[in-house]
Amino acid sequence: MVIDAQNGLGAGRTARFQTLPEQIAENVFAKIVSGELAPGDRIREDHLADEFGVSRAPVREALRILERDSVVLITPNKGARVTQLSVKEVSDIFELRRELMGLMLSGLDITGNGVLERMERAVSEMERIVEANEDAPQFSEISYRISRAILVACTNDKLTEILQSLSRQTRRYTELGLASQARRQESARLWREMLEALKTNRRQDAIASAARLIDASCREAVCRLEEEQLVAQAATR
Amino acid sequence: MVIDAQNGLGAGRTARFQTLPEQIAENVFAKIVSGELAPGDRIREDHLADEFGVSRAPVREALRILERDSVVLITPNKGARVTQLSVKEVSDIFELRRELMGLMLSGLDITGNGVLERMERAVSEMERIVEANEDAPQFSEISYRISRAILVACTNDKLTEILQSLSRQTRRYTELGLASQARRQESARLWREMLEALKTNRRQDAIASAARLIDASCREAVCRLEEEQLVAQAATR
DNA sequence: AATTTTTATATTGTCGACAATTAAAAAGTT
DNA sequence: AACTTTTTAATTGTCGACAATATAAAAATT
Repeated sequence: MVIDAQNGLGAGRTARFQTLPEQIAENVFAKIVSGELAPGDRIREDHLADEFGVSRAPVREALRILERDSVVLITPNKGARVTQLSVKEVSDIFELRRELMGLMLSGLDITGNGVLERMERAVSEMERIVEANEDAPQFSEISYRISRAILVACTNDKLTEILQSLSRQTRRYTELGLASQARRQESARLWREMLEALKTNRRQDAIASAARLIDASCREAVCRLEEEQLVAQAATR
Repeated sequence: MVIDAQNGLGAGRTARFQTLPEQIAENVFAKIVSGELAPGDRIREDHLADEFGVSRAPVREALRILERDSVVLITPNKGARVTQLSVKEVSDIFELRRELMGLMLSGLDITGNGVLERMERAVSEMERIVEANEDAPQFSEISYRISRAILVACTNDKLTEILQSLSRQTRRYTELGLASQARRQESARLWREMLEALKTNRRQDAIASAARLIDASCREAVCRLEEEQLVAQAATR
């Protein structure tokens, strides 16, 4: 049995060389991001085991991997649930990302490692997508690619790790978050602004652009969360 | 079988209500902090299983818990090792702590929750210990108690979580780190400085004191790490 | 009828055994 | 003798079965 996906949990290993628990974790993560598994949903070990045609042992390890990123919450003797974040928690995560992003940018190493070139290509691609008004999934993908391109130049590995983890914790709400054309245009504009600032070594400007980018993303995520809560409320009533 | 320790991995649960894997994780963590298990040491599942009189299943879960805090590194099919940090990595972790501590202090809620009072008691106790020139273990303990006292007032739970995790990742090198009387005096002085700044609502001063506190701790940790590396080098030769 | 107690069911936790993989040792080859 | 290949041993990974615990349903009590 071989599952395929690369969301960063297996850290750069291709499906063929990922362990079974990593593959399962990726797969469950994908279900959470896509909404197939909603926040608060219970995750039963034997169900996953049946689904993937394995025993519960690797499934348990997969759940531990997801717990590490706060994607699921495991309660002893009660099992795992998809993590349910409050508006406060989402805001807190984005606040941290904003601050840490600033820290990362101020220490960023962009000399002779091709980072600016790779970013230029990615941002251009994003501008092309926005221009052509293509569908949202593509946009999310390119958005993450730019993020990854910067993180390569981060000089503090622990910081990289934390930023990636925080990003995953709210991916549920950012994945198709750039819904409106206006939002996508703004996003592309801010990425471009940030890139140009980096090129001309205006770090503070780059940091400001990044902060605006993250704040916009935060507002969008909070909106989606509140929508979701309304729907959940209506269903319970 | 009941093991006893409370290092924050089991998040406030007393030994009686900790799960078996949590108890094992605490115990192994204690061994790492004490130096009984050194960085790079391999950890064999069956050895731990024998030692605690359990099967490998709960041991594996314990290792996953420790991996979440980067205390051990699990490599697929090869097993777990005590995480070995480079000087760069230790510096990176402390740099993050310094920045995040600043962020925490700027948002700290110290109104009518008894935090300042609890800190005052803890800092006074520290000053007493320094005065009496008591032994180091007591000092480490009180030091962590002050940290915990502040964290209660942190308004961003995710930030609290990250700060605690980062602290544990270098505990190996900070535990008996306040060795010299001079260092302990300086530490007590800086904590006092920070507390007084908080009392009179001079946030920037509090942040500056915290930064100096962390930087001093970092220098000490790096020293200990370098000592350790020299010893390891000598042993290999 | 409402509340508690008991029983039954569902689900996670732990175990011992075996399979898969890696590391070490032995045998073979140039 | 140095290098490859094969065999052996050690260790982790997965499995199915059972134990412990929590949830749900039924029975008993007030």
